[in-house]
Amino acid sequence: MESNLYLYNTLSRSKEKFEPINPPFAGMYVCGPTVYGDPHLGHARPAITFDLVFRYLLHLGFKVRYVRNITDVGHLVADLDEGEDKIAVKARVEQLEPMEIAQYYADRYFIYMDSLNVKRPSIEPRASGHMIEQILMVQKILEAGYAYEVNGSVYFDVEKYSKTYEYGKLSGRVLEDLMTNTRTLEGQDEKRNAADFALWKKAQPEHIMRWPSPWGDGFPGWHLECSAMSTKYLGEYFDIHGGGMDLLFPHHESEIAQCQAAIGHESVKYWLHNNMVTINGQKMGKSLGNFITLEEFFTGTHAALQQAYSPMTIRFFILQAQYRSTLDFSNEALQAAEKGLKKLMAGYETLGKIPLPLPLPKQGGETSPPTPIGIQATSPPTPLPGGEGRIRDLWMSCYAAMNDDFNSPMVIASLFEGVRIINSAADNKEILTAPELEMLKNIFDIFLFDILGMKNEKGGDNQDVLDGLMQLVLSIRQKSRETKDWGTSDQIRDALQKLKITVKDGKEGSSWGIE
RNA sequence: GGUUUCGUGGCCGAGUGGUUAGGCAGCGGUCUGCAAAACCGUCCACAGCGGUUCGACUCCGCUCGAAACCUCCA
Repeated sequence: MESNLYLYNTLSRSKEKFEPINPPFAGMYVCGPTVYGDPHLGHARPAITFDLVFRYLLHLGFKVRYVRNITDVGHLVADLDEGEDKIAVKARVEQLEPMEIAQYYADRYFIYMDSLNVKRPSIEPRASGHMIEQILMVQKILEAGYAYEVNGSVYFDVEKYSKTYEYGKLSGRVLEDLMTNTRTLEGQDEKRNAADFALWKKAQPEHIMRWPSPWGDGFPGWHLECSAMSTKYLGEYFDIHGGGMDLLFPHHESEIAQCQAAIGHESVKYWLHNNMVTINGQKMGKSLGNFITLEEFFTGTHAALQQAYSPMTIRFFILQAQYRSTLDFSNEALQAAEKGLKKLMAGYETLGKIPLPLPLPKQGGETSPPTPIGIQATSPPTPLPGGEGRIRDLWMSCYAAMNDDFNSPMVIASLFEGVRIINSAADNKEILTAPELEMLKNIFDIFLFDILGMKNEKGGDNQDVLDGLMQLVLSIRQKSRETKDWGTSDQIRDALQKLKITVKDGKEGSSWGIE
C-alpha cells in the first residue's frame, strides 16, 4: 500500500516516510494512563494526538491495530520514597482493594476520553492481566545474560547491555553520565550500577499489590509491561510506538533495551512523541499539582478557569497545535478556540443550506427556471476565482498537511478558508458549482469530522426535539417580525438568549445556535 | 552539570532561503428595524549579535532566555 505519509521519528530525529512492516496492516502501541487519579488535560493530549494518528491511518485504508495499555500496577511513589505502588498507597488511604481504585479511575478515564470523542483503541490491555508475559520476559532477559537477580529482585544490566548495544540511542543519553548522575534510590545498593533499572521488584511484607514469581512475591518493574504487552499483541517488530515526551527517558529507552535483550532485535520502527501541555509555561502534571482535570474543564469548576469549556473546545484547542509543540493553556487561548470552532461548525451548517445551482434546463418541457434562493438576479454572482481548482487545492492541502507529520493546525487553517468560501457563497458574493459544493462537503466530512474527530455538540441526544421546537419558536417570531412587531420579536430573542441560545437574523430567515 | 527541544505580531499558534498561514482580539467599512453573524479592508512579527548568500524570519555560530527529561508523572 502506498501512502505519502511522513512522520517524525524520534529515533532518527527526522521525518521519515511511513512504510508499514506488513501492509496493509499497521500496528501502534501507545503508553496509556496510570489509573490512580482523575484524567486531566495532560492525559487528553496524547490520547487526542494518537487518536488523530489512528483516525488518519484508518482513513488511508490501513488495517490498524491500536493498543493502549492501562497501567494498574507498578510505578513507585516518589514522595514516600519507599518503593510503594501508587495505586497501593491510594488503596490504603481510602481503605479499598487496589483494583477498586484502578477500576474506578480506568472507568473515569474511558468516560472522559469518550466525551473527547477519542476512539477506543483496538485493545486496552492491563498490566495486572499480563503478569505471566512479564515474568516470561524477565526470564528471557536473564537467559540472554542482560539481567541479574539480587534478593528476590531482578535488575537490567545496563552496563553489560551497552557493550553490545546502545543504551541511550533514543534519548541521546550517554551512559557514563547516567552512571554518575543517577540519583540514589532505595535498593540502590542492590544494583551493580546506578543506571540499572528494575525488571522485577521484591514485595515488602506491607506491599499489598504482589504476584508470585520464580524470584518470590513481587511486582514488575516500571518499564516491563509495555514491552511485554506490545510484543504480545503487535509482535516482535511493529510499526509505531507513541507516548508523551516525558516518557522518552527512561521509560522508552528501557523498553528498547528490554526488547533488544529479550527478543534479540529492536521491536519498534517509528517512535512518536507528543509534547506537553503547559500552564504558565510549566508542564501541567500530577506531581506539580498544577493540573486541571477534564471534569473541571467541562464544568468550569477550577479557580484558574473563567468559564466551562466543552469537550470539543478542548479537543479543538489541542488540535490547533502541532503535536510536537508545547501547548500553553490560558483562558484567552481556550476562548479563542471555542469561538473558532463555533465559526467552523456554523460554516458547515451554512454549507448544508446553500442551494444547489440550477441544473441545465432539460430539453423539452422547460418553463422559466425558478430563481434559486440565495442567488439574486440583480447582482450576478461572480464565479469563483480559479473555479473548481480552488476547492480542489483546499482538499489537497488538507492531505498535504496530514501527510506532513499530522499537521492538524494546517488542516484547520484550510477548513477556515473553506468557511470563508462557504460564507461568501451564502452571501451571494461567490457562486459554487454542484461539484464544488460536493467537494466542500467532503472536505468537512472527512477532515473535520472523521479525521480531526470533531462532532457537533449543539443539542446532544435531543437534537430532533430541539430542532423542531426551535423551528416552531422562530416561525412564531418571524410572523411578529413581518408585522414589524419588534417588541415581541425582541422578547423572544432575549428570552432565548437567557437560555444561551443565540438567534441570528439573515436574509433567508433566522438561524440559531447554542453557546 | 548532562541530554533533548524551543524562542514568531495584543493572545494562541503554522510555515518558508526571495510570495498572505490561520484563529481570537483591535480598527475602518458593507449589510441590518436593532442586535448578532457574515463579508470586505486594515494594524501589530519573526529574542539579540555575527556569518554564509544576490537575498534569511528561514541555513551556520555565539549570546541571552525558556521548557522537558536525567526520580513515578501524558
